[in-house]
Amino acid sequence: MQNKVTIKDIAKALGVSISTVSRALKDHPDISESTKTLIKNFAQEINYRPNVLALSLRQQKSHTIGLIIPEIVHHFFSSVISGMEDLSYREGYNIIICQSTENQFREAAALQTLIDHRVDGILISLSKSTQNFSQFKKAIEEGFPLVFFDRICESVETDRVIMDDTEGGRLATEYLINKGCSNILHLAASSHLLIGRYRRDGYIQALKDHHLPIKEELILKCDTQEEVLTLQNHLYELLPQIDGVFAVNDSTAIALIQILKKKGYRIPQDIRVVGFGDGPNATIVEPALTTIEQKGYDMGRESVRLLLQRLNNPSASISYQTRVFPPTLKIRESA
Amino acid sequence: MQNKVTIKDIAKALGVSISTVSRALKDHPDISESTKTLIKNFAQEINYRPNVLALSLRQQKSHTIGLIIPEIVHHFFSSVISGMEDLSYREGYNIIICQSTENQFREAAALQTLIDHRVDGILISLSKSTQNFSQFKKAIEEGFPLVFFDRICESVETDRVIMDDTEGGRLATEYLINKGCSNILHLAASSHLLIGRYRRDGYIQALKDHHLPIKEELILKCDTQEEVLTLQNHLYELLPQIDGVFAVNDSTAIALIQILKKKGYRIPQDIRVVGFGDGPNATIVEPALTTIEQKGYDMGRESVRLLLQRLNNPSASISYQTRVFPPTLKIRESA
DNA sequence: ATGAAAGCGCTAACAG
DNA sequence: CTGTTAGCGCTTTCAT
Repeated sequence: MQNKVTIKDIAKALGVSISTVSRALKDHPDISESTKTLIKNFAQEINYRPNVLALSLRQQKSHTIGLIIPEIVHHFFSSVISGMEDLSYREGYNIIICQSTENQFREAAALQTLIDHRVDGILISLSKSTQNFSQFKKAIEEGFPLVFFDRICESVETDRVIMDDTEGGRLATEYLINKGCSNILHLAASSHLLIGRYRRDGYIQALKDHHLPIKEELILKCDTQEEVLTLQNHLYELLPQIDGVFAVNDSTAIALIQILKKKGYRIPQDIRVVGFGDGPNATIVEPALTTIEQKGYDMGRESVRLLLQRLNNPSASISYQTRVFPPTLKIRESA
Repeated sequence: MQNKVTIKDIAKALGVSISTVSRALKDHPDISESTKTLIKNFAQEINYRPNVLALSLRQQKSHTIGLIIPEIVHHFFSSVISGMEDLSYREGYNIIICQSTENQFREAAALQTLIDHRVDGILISLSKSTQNFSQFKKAIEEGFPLVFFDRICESVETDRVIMDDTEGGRLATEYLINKGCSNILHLAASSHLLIGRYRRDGYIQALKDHHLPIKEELILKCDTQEEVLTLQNHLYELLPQIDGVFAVNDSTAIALIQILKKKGYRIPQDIRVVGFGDGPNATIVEPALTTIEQKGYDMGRESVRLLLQRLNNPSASISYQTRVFPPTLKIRESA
């Protein structure tokens, strides 16, 4: 941190009081035009910039938003950040980003760090491993507004921004059924991850709606590219009885497509595959992936919007809101 | 920001002075063990947390690093952030991220914001449009340590973390030549972007080394997926005389591969394609992309390391360093 | 071993 | 219209 010029320096140089400088710089009506211009010009000249730290301390408001995110290196999450950044930047807020790297302890440490920094509010998407939510409740009680997005937590009452994951799962699965599939494998996320549970619920609901049997052995916990490779042999055993796959995310779907092709399966003729996310990879894989679109950028913006709404009306106790983004199916060639 | 408990509250509650509390909490030797434990226990009980803002103001050190990055939604850049975040987190620094979105004005505003926040140092990768660098020089003069990474600026003397882009371009092109290509198209970035110029220089050098003619019409400014589509017709005209392509980045290479395939060209038999970056898409496209590996995570870590080295030795005037990461060619199927 | 007081840079209530 | 003063939460010098 640097020894930059302060209002004290300006006051001394111009032979006025510190408060006059402070007021002049913020166009306080009490100050005469002449002194105002004098001070402003001088400030500009010597390149004066207020110390945000001092301001924050004084005003008990840091104009900073904390963000806790599982992994930046995921198209969805980086789109979310992009949306958050764009809006908060415009509204004069900065974002401090912490990655949990899907680790609950690091997530808890990040929360503490953000609180220590007296951020004005916190945006969070839970790590896969988080099972204890007391620290979030405590943060809210202490007066830190929280907004959960995507990977939310039902037991914490607060603002939320989510997709309709159940409907997404249902849509994807129903599409497969309408295409004639009746033995549909679901590559699922861990069921304590809410988005994982909901997408699976949607899958089950679609099967039920169409009077198809629900087979537990066709629901496989497998939600990363790496896991597809690990479970490769098990997958190969299952494949002969399968005519469709709904994968909980694009990268899993794509990894599966790759091993399917290696085994000589034709997609979509032999097996249809639907993903979830619609990242940039979806149009690169062959056949191009049919998948559920997930609007990361918009969800990011909306999360900030909800938070700012609360920050800008600290008194008004707005009731907690949940914004639900409807899923849309992007039909391409894989299903 | 919240009305959290302060050392003043602790002092009042325990009937000691503020300074005693302050000292006890940081294990000052002057304080007796008994008062120390008393104070520490109480602080823990009421969940005391120091106000980082006050600390920063007092110590003239914010323990915060500023980052200016063109676009978060790029695999390379998000890997870089990941590496930065991991290391700085461990060292007790937080990162404030600002996107320039490839816009020089927004970049300048971001720099100002970070300076206003009295970050301890700044990490930056230039936007494509930046042509004026005076603000960076000014920041350094004002005492803000800067580290440029990837998209650096030669006219600003400071620490740098880069790849050997010239060598990368040379390697890629030479590989094509060794595979028998003699009419190699280069999809290039704007030449005022240093990485663009260097990669092109490498391309030219390889041609020279192998006594091949350099044809200006085979160097095409085209560095995004969108631009490939825009230039589609022009590309189609060029293709008949082409047997190899070196693209300045993966996404351009992949977009090209897609339109090549649409036109019936076989890759690599008819045209060989090499990219630059080795992002996750490189193994998804078919044929899998031969490309230059770019170690984003490591470059991010190294940038923070250089910066911390300077922050931790404020007196020692270490001479500016440039870390150069050697490129490696990932050979796959496209060339 | 502990406390009083000044000050980091700024704002705002109170005086004049 | 301008100045004086207190204080945001904390550290640290100087007393005691």
